[in-house]
Amino acid sequence: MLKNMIYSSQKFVILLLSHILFKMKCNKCLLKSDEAQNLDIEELGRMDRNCVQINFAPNEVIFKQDALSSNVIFLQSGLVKNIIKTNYKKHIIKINKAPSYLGLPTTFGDKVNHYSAVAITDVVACNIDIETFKELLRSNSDFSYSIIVRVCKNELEYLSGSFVQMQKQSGGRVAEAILNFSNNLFNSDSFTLPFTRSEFGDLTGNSREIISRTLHEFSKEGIIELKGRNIAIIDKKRLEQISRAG
DNA sequence: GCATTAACCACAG
DNA sequence: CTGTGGTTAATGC
Repeated sequence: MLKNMIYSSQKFVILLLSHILFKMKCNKCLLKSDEAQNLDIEELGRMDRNCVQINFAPNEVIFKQDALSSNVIFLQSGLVKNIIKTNYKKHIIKINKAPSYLGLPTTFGDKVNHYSAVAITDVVACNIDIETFKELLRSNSDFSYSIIVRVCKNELEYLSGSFVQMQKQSGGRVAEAILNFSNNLFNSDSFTLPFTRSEFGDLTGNSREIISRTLHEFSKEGIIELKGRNIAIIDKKRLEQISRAG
């Protein structure tokens, strides 16, 4: 406990110093990355010198599928969707919430991106030079370890998310998605969908028609309150039941 | 066979 | 962009 306090106050001093000494423009951003807490002043400085901050408007492409992946992106604020396009269909594989790294698997796993990242809301992102990032991964094992943990957690989340979804039928998948929005994305029982019905379909593996119908059914049965893109969960128990039953 | 489910299509608002 | 209704194909009693 005490050790923790000393540790965090040290970190604070380090960040304060780095701000003054190195005039770090993005230490505010680095503060938000748990992984970057493992970097010392010199390393933070290196990161800072090889990092630019970019703003994206909704629907702007942050990186594109099939393009060469050339840098690591840290999502500082906003929501981003990862989209994979197959022959005829579009799938939204994940919604990313800040703070998080975008596309570590696709940056390190292959030369080219296996999916696109598109801004849903206004987005502020840090674009970090990949060579600098690699150097830090090699030289600082605590940092590397924290990144590995991050990537593993993401994979587990993805596996449980997608394979649980696959076994359900449409109503269950929609219910599951709504619960997911509520529990993990917005942390609230009422929220505004940041995308169209069609995209909701792309996210849950349904057609836009099914989404439209299912949402209305839920609304009619008093499970949710639906106003355009606004959803308020009324009967969470029921929703969980539908999700479980598939 | 008959029922259920969901995708695809077409046609409004 | 959404909501609806009809049609069709697949799958399971």
